[in-house]
Amino acid sequence: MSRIAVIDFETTGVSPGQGARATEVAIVLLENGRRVDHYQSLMKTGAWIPAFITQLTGITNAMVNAAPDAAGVMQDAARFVGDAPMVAHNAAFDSKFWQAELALAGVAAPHAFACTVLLSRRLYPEAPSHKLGSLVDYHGLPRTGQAHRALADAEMAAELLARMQHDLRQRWGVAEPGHALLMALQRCAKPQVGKLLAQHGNRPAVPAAC
DNA sequence: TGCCAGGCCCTCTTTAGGGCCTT
Repeated sequence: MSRIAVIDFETTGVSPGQGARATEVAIVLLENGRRVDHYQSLMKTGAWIPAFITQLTGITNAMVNAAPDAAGVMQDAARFVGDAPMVAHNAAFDSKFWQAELALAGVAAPHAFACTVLLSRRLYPEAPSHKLGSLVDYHGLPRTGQAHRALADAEMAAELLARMQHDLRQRWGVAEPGHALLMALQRCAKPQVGKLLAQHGNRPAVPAAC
């Protein structure tokens, strides 16, 4: 059984090291590429949400002030994820907030993150943009909910991940495009992507990335 | 005083600079 947790945070800024806090978290759980469950919650941290963030996300100070405390939300989120490996769009961003918010909640965060931005750059170098919304449009994937809200963005990232796994099977013959392969692929130097996929698949054809 | 992310990746590069991507 291949389980992957796709996560997205909305936050008050770009860096927890500069005092930014999460305002909302959403996680979509995939099993063998199929969505089986999800978790979503706003969270109260006491941090002020700048006006431009409210304009971007629609999340207001009143909304988070009425939400559950962040520590409890993060403890629930960690229980929901369990030991599943994780994926995010620009994982460098979400993994920092995952670690920072879990640390404040007193929960360990040992999860490995794969990144759909890095994977997309390797699998679809011809894409005009690697922004989440642009990739969703590029692949003709469904848009659900309000963009820049955590659940809608996590659902789009999950759709994108499922599309990547489908393409790895169909185009390159990779039987098990699981999290371990995704981690290897995102770390692979671009000129070596074709060789890596040929090693894991049954089709020697050079992928678009090479 | 004023400013404040940071890792990845491309190129007019590698003794560097700047765009992308996330909020």
